[in-house]
Amino acid sequence: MLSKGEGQVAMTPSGGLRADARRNRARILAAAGEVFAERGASAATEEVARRAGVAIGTVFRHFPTKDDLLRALMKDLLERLTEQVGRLAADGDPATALFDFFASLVEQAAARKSVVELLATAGTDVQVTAAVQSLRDGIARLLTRAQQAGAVRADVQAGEVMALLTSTGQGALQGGWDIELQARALAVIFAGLRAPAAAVRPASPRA
Amino acid sequence: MLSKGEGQVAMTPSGGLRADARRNRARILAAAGEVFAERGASAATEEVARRAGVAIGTVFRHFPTKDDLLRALMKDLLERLTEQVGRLAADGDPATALFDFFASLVEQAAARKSVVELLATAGTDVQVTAAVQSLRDGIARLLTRAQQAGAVRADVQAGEVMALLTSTGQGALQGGWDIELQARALAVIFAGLRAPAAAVRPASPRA
Amino acid sequence: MLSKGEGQVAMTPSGGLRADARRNRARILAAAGEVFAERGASAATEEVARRAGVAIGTVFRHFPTKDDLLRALMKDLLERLTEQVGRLAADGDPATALFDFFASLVEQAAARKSVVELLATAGTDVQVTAAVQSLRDGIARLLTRAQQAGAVRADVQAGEVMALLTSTGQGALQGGWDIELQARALAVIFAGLRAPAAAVRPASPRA
Amino acid sequence: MLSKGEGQVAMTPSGGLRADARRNRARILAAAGEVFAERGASAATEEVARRAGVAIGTVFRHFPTKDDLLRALMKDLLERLTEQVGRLAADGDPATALFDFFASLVEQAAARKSVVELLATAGTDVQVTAAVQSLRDGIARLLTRAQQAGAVRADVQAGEVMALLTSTGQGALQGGWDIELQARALAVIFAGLRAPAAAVRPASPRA
DNA sequence: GATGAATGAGAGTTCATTCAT
DNA sequence: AATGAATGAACTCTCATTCAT
Repeated sequence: MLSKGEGQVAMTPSGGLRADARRNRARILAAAGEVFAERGASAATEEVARRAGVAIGTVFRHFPTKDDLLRALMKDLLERLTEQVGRLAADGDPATALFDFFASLVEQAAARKSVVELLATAGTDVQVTAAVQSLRDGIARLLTRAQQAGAVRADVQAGEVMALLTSTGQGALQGGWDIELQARALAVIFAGLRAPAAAVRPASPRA
Repeated sequence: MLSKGEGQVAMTPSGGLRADARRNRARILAAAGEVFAERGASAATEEVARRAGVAIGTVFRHFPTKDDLLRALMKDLLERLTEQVGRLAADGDPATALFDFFASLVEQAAARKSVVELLATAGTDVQVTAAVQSLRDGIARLLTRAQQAGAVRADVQAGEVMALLTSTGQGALQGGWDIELQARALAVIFAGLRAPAAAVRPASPRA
Repeated sequence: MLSKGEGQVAMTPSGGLRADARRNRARILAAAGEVFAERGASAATEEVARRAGVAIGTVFRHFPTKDDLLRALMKDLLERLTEQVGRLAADGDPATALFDFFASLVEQAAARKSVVELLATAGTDVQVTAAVQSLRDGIARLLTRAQQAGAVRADVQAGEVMALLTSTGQGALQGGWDIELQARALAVIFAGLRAPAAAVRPASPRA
Repeated sequence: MLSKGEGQVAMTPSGGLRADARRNRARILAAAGEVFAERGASAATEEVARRAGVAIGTVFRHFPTKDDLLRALMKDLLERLTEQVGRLAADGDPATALFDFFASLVEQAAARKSVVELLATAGTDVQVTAAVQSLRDGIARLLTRAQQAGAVRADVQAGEVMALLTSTGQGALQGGWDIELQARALAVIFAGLRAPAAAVRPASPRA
């Protein structure tokens, strides 16, 4: 899944397209979102076409490869998340914005099946990498503000926040966490972000 | 992957089998471990056969379904982990055993590709469910002891420990965490387990 | 390729067309010539459109079927060849004109990929059949004159000249004959045309 | 068609295969011969499977790629031709063997559709190249003997004999030559091989 | 019991052709 | 008339599973 960087996106995602083409592109992305959410990334492209109400050829005209479709979906998702992060950085309470975002992502993941399955495969494609970077930047900003507000301890870095974010999302998704489990797991992580640096040994290679 | 509960394992895993049959079963499991670790659960069963040095028919005689093979692999893994937990509960330092185990799992996950991909899909099959339960029990024991030693705060439950365990493992795996990132992410979680209960709102449904 | 006779050419090739339409028709034919020459008759029609600088719909408006396009191309080619034959019949040296034409065709074939691939599929379409007939007539004239000049022996007929012409062209094309091989192969055929009728058995059905 | 050299033939064509596998392989090759003969190389592989009375998967197990099937077919054909040449070189009349073989090939080509379509695409694959070389060697031997018998003039080389052979075969095939046309065309070529070297200009680049 | 060839449903992808804009 | 998006049949290839040897 999500191999190489070939296949280039052949068209401006929302640029000079005919009205119907743009409509179809959106429909396909929406359908793909649903389908891959329900059935995982291995769902058939034909199902996406059916759900979008177009013929299979149309899907392939817009996304020459299944990979391209997956990539576009991921880019879309990342952009939406980045936007959300941006809003929180502007309006949100510095002390809670990071936690709110974290919680919201886990919640989404528990509902949709591929959100994080996709997030986890970043680094494949230029456009996607850029989108991931944007998200990471936004999160870094949330983090800094939370640290300035004293809500997160100073030595936490954006890297581990991202890492915990994606893995918790992934876990919520595949484990089918109920809302209470979500809350409890997040409580641990939030406490960990907030607590004064505990002197914990890193992974001890034996055990 | 790992669907339904059909296909029940058809033979006593180690019961009345001819010597060569038992040897083949072990070989296949080992090969499957490697192959699925390298290529993920979508790897071809034929590759497993090749790696095990048997014909494809032999694989299917032992595991009537690919799902059965995957389940058996999972059961195997869970048993090994449970054993490890048992040893830690007996010999380990109450204050650190839980952390050690957590760290060790994340580490394994970063190396092998399906360990947690499998763990995350628990709940499918009677035998597997039982194995999961054993592991959960072991972890609960580690947890209790850590709490008694004052290393983990009192209101943490085994559920979220398991949840964080699998999701962090999964994340380490798919995200390709380097050793430093592993350490930093674990530090957050460990701090969270140890810290006095922070007053954190659970997932706020909007955001 | 070049099936049936359906799809009849729907428009007067150069009749009452708007200026831009006529220009497009010419462009498309030129592009088709290049594309099919490079990639063979199985090249995609869309590539022809791209090369011609028009949209795919325009190609199909001018040539309702890919076959029609191929046929039109063939007719064009045959007309050009017929013209060439006509010039040779008027101005050329009776003793060498036939050989010159033969050589020139083989040469062209070695360079362009579909010239003879097309020639060889004659007989499909009224208009094309007519064009083939014209060419055959021209060649017959060259032949007669060569025979009168004593350069070709008397019992050779136009049929086998055409046949050798197309097959040698085809061969030169697909075999990638270099210029020396072309010369040697032609030398054999030319000698055969010129030689006094050898008493050769026709194809003996066994071997 | 017939691209690259990948796809390697994965199994000894007639070596250590199970009886049924060997039988199927032969059946598939035979069916492929017929199908491609009738419909050309662009015929569907599924039709080959149907004609051979096996499932499509079986075809792909024996020939992992359509190209592999085509290549195998070609190798087969070349081997049969080489054998025929060998027999003629041993038993045949030196003065007529070359002509007989030439005639026999043209005749076969007129009947089967892909014989020469394939021959013409030689040079693609190691195994095939070797087979072509064998055929060329056999023909060279026929040629030498014919020259020694005084039936072919001395300066003719094997290269142009092969070239004329394939192109005439191709032509007979695609042109649908009737038996009389075959005889007449061959008569020209045979006379050309036999005649004292005529002083013919090679292809004159204008005309 | 082991072997490995056969099966056949399905997946991704291409492309001639149609038709709304 | 031109455009170019949509269509959908067809094609090659994969792989879990069955079954004759």
